[in-house]
Amino acid sequence: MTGSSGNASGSPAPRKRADARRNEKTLLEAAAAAFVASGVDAPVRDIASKAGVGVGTIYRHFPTRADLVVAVYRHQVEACAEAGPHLLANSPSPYTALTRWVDLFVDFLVTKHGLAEALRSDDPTFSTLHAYFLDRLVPVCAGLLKAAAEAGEIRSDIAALELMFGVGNLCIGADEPRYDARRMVELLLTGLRLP
Amino acid sequence: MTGSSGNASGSPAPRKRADARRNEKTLLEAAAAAFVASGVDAPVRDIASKAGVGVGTIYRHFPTRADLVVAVYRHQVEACAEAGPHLLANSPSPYTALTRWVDLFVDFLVTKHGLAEALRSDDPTFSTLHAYFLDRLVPVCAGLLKAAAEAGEIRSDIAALELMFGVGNLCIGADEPRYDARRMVELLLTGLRLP
DNA sequence: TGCCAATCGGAACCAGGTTCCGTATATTTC
DNA sequence: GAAATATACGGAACCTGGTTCCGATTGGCA
Repeated sequence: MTGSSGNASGSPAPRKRADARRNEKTLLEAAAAAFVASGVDAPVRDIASKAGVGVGTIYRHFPTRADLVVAVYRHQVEACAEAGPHLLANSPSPYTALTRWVDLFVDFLVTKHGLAEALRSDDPTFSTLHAYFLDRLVPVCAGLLKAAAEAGEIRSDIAALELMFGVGNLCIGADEPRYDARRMVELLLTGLRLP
Repeated sequence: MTGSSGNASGSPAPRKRADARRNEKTLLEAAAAAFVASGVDAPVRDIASKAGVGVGTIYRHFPTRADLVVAVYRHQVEACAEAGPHLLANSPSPYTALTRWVDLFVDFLVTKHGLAEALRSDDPTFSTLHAYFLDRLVPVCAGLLKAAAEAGEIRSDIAALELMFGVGNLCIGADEPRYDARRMVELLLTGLRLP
């Protein structure tokens, strides 16, 4: 919910020029469409031409591809993060809350062609994407994990970061018809349970 | 064990020129070294220069990168495939055999930088790599899975192909210090058990 | 209206994969 | 042993896609 360009501390907050704001919005829409059509690594030139701008304009607004991806999916990631505490409060058990939350995360990933792959790639282009997801979601996952562990429902030697990596990995290639990422994640979570 | 160039059915089997055979060997060695140093997607030109040949020579011997990768790792994949029946015969239970075999597979993958990623990439360059691994290993895995299921040790609704995909995925990014692929795979296999 | 800084567009550049063909060499033939 | 032929070689050239840079344009303001 940070305002369109707000910046709390008394920084100059120089409102961007009208055409710049317009282009940024157009670009975001074009990128979202391109991501759906060709995955998160749709060619830069394609996105630019779809938005009717030059490639320079993309780089000015979103220096790295990660910035663009984050901008496109920020709302959904925030929603996922906020769902954590809510699920914990409204589920019959912490373990149930954990599985439901992971389901949300998996749903998000499997519907974004190439996102799971990008999250794991060590390509520096994606490092801030990686960082954003981790910063935002690992603490949420950690909370759920801790609650379930304290309730004695799951083993307590698995870190949130590691679980998120594992789940993210299992979501790779989810478009392959003979592979059901959700089922594999279910197996992983079952393996977490204490007898 | 197929002879160096043998070809059972009475095909012409035209022995290659001496320099060609020599280059193929040199190339294989250079590629193996490059894969260790920079992962399975080491630049073609690097491999060529390391081997002291032109890029055309690589493409002549190994039309796609997958061919090169398969050639470099064939022995190890075969060994893994052959270990399946052996483990089944020499382990206390089919489930134990399965976990040991998967350990072997994981060991293989995590020590080859970028191999797990390549196996999942939908890049057509790697399609025959994908096919080779699957053709060779899925049947082995299926045998182990079937034995364990018939012994009532694990659920019987998971296909070998799916399990292999899942395990392969979990091996991605195994060089990240905060991520232990082996542990995640262990969780997955635990989740397979029947109570 | 005119000025200046913000913004834009896209040509140019770089990296890495892939193709192609003139040249070089192993093998066969006489 | 030399010529003829089939093979194989090397690497320049080309293609794709990311990234940079700068002259041209334009919004905001006096």
